[in-house]
Amino acid sequence: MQIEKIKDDIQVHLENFSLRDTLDCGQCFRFAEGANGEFTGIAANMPLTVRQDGNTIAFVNTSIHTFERVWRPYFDFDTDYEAIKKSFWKDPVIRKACGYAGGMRILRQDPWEALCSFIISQNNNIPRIKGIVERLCAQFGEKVDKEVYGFPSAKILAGKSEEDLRDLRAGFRAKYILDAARKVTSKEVDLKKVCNLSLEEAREELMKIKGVGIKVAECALLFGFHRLDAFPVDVWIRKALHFFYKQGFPEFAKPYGGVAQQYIFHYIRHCPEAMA
DNA sequence: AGCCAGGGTCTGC
DNA sequence: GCAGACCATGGC
Repeated sequence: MQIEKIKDDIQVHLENFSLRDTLDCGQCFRFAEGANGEFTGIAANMPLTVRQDGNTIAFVNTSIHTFERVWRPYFDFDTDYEAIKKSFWKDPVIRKACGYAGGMRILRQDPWEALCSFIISQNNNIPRIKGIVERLCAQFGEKVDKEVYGFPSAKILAGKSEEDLRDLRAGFRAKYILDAARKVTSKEVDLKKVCNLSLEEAREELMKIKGVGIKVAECALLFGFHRLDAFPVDVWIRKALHFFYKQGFPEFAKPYGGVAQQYIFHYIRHCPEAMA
């Protein structure tokens, strides 16, 4: 990876990276693609406009300091995805998915934001998840720029009532958001400790929260704690497992199963005919 | 119009 | 442990 400062932007030169596949694959909900192909969004209370042209990714109006502190880790630029993909090579299905979505990276999102976002995701579709998250931020998040709001802290939300969340139109998920906010704030569920637990223990810990089952827990662990062995199984992945892996998902792919899962998810959602 | 969505809980076996 | 009803809302 090569980094240079050009006027007010940071330009990164990097092969085998896809900005669109990374930001628009159902792992995060706060970036949107503009008319000219650039993406605008916010993470870690920092607004960002970013675009890709070939192997060049431009972080608009961004300092070196902010890039190094926020975006370099967020986009996981220091993880060797080529090595991860190589570990999948024996499997024809994942290899195919790599060919389609191999430019994707697993973002290092804030643990609380990921947990809360995937609580909202349950039995829901991605456009509506984005809408609810956006209203949540606009109503309770810190204003960081014009019309741009950070993700509200667990502490802020812990003091709210279901009535307060009514305008979100989150439905039955509102009480789950509050339960999560309260247990995280009280450290009944300590997100700092989750980092040190085994995958199984971490899952159990997160599942103390009402509205967090296996799938939501695995999503939080993969996207919020960067546990690349976490393996969320939603309806799409369930179909894929049934169609492609009747004798089970290959052992050798499990250490980075979450990455494989995300490639497959993206692939079959855009090419459902692959499972015809 | 009706099915479905990056599911989970609760109840009854 | 496992199946089935139920949950709010709205995208398509």
